[in-house]
Amino acid sequence: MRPDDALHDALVRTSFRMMAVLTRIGAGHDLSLTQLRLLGLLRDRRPRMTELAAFLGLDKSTMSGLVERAERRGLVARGKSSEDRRVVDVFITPEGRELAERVQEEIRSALAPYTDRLAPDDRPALTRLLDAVSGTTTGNHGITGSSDASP
Amino acid sequence: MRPDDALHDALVRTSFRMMAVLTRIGAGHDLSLTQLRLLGLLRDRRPRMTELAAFLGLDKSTMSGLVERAERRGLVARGKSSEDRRVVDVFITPEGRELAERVQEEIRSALAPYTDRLAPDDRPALTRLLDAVSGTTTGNHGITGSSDASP
DNA sequence: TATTGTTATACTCTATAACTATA
DNA sequence: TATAGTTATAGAGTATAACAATA
Repeated sequence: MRPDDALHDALVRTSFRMMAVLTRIGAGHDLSLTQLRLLGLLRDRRPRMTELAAFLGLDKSTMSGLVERAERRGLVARGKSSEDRRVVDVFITPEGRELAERVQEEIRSALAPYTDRLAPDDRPALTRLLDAVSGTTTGNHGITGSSDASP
Repeated sequence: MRPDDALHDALVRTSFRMMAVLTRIGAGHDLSLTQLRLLGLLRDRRPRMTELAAFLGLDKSTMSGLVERAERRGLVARGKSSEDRRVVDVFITPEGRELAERVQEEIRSALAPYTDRLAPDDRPALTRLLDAVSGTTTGNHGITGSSDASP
């Protein structure tokens, strides 16, 4: 056992707990974790397919299917670039944005019972420590919008 | 914006980061996140199918497939209960245990770069806060073994 | 030639419904 | 009747390989 093993285990355990919450809430709107992140990502960006795939750590062919299914539901749409005619960019629709905001609210509410276990003084402390671990420097793009960039 | 929104966002962002690490390491051994958790769970238990499904928050039919594929790889095995002949219990094989331990080590190593960003004094503090949030009371069963039980 | 994106294919993960065997 | 587990089916998510269009 190395000295930080307990910390690593706590991080993994907490993360699985968080994913269970997100999975449950997403399922309530027929959204997988990946679709949840896709919507979060698009709230403040209009990336091309290749950029999206890189953000999410997925193959471009996987992105085609993901965007296809989201587009079929009217949550996102595809646009053709003006300059490079090979490029397709993706943006969120008003319906998609509405859903993304509703889901973000639900997630925050669902997490409250967990964070309520902390003493009020501990909450900003935990925020600071988590930001140190997972990095605010990469940029925070909403509750489901963080990228996978490595440290 | 409620006061704890920043904390909730940090929890979600960090969790996605952790899942990306686990997904990458699992993929290196042809293990999905779910198979990773299954192996972790079985390190110190020999549950029946229904218990496993409850632990993982999955349908029993999903468990059948999951265990089937893990069994085909020689990582787990099924046993028939002595008392109730309907019951099937699942246990990890020596090969499965070896793999689970190797993966756990890899995960801890992969997380070190993240936790190394913290001042040494902050590390036990973060452990304590995460334990408060996600609960040690439910029991910790290894790095991929925590259950989905709600607060 | 290289890049962007889609399509074809195959496999895992997942749930629902129907089924078998046991209680 | 009720419970434990499997199977059949269907759909989403994923990657690899082959492809078309554009650069």
